[in-house]
Amino acid sequence: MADDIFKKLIAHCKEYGFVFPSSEIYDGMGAVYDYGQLGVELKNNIKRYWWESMVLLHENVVGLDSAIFMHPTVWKASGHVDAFNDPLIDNKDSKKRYRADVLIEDLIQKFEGKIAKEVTKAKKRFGDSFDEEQFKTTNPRVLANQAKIDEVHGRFVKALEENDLAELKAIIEDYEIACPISGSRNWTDVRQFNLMFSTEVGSTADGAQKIFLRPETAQGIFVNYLNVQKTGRMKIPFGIAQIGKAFRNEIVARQFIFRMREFEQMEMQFFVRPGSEMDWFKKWKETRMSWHKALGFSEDSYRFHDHDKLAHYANAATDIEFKMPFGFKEVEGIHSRTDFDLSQHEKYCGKKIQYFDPELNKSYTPYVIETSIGVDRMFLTMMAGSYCEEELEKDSRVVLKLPPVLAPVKLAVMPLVKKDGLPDKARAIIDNLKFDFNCQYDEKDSIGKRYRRQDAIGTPFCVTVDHQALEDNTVTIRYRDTMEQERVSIDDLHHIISEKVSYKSLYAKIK
RNA sequence: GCGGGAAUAGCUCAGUUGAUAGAGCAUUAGCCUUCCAAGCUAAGGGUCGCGGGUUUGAGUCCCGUUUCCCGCUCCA
Repeated sequence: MADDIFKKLIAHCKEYGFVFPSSEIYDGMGAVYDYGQLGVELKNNIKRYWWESMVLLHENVVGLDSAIFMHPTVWKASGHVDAFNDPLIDNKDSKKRYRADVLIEDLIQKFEGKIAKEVTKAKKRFGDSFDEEQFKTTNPRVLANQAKIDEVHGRFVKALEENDLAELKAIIEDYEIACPISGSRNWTDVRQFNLMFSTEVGSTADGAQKIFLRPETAQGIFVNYLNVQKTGRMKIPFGIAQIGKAFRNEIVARQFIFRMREFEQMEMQFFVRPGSEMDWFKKWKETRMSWHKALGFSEDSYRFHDHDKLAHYANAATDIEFKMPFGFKEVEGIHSRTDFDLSQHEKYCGKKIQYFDPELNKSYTPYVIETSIGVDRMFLTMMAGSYCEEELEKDSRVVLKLPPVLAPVKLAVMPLVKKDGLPDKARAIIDNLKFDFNCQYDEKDSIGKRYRRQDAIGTPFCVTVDHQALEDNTVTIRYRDTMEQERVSIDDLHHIISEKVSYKSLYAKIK
């Protein structure tokens, strides 16, 4: 049932120009999507809501737009190079996945264990007169095992250096390494699992530099910490906010735009005094949750999910989850990252990255609270939370009950009939409002059909121009969710609409 | 990555034992002039995901491949 709704949502996104599969005319690209004419409006509105609520609302939060390309050492310092660069292999019978390098290291250990056993045995036999070095260089069993170790090790190191995955598999096959669970040697090919996409800068002739596409925007903030703090005369506590693309080469990317290999993040790193991080963690948890709830979806659409298993950099972490058609899913993460990142960069770049706190009269490495939200996931929650199929008395409708602030089109203006000067009147209304609101004009088909079309794309207001408008300058305004209509003066339209689509009224609800 | 299913017009789908590719909705133009879709007329739009094979002939049968969906796996 839920799957059904999700499928319909995906179809709806495509049919009305919210989200298209990437490169569709060439059969598409797995897990890559493009935002269409309405999708880009919704996405921009989401970003604006976030940006303003961070940067305008907090005088101690400033923005940043750092480059996607960064110095390769950044990713060594952050831990991404070591943590996510593994050759993986699957056993086809047990369906278990292993790191090929670990399997081979285990094999070497096995041989070393055999040698150690021989040595222990010999020690017992020869007692004090035992010469370990001499034994190791002459005993045929030890030598045989040592030869195997040398051979495996030599091939292993070379394969790793040359990134030769076929050779890794060959080692596993040659030495008949079996799956500990199934006991079988029925292996898949070895595949490199690189979390990070890489590319090259410079011509290959004079040795190009291998660089990565950033897997998170956070590091752009950390490497600019000193720049912003000094030039902006920022005093702790303060935050740096950034919106930007990030890239992760996920093995399995699925569930529409929920997990993509290219995605957009809205991250804010908040620098605090060591020891105060838990208070700030709590504070931002509340603030971020109220940001979500201000949009008006039901209370039970959201929940926190605290992490038991923490990442290498964190000492506290929680997710804000939204009730999707396929269950509660993470939309935003709030992490207490300690001083891990700044300390690491200090270590790798050799420059002091600290803050002199005049109140304490001492320097320290600030602690960091991070709030990180996926724009695409936020987009999906808005679509999933808004999509409704309603049964009416005589028929049914599909309506996107998007928060009016975020709706791609704010109002549609339509002449009741396309003659008697009504179209001109409608056009004049649009000309007056188009600089403040995204408007659509529609005169095609019956008025009811036009309302349905606007419902399907989430337009909160429809203004209908009838003959009375020509006499007394009034029109009807029809509300998407209730389908109720009011007759109002054309002069009041701007006021009525701006009140309901204002970001400001939402900001007032954020703690 | 493994296993299963699917792919025909913008959308939802039909297409018989293999023989000139269809419907509804949508779109465009016109008629009608109407406050909650589906009135009338006409038009445009598909080398049936892609590549091979079998066949006189393939949307249909076979093989491969790509993409999507479901489950498992993975997810700092």
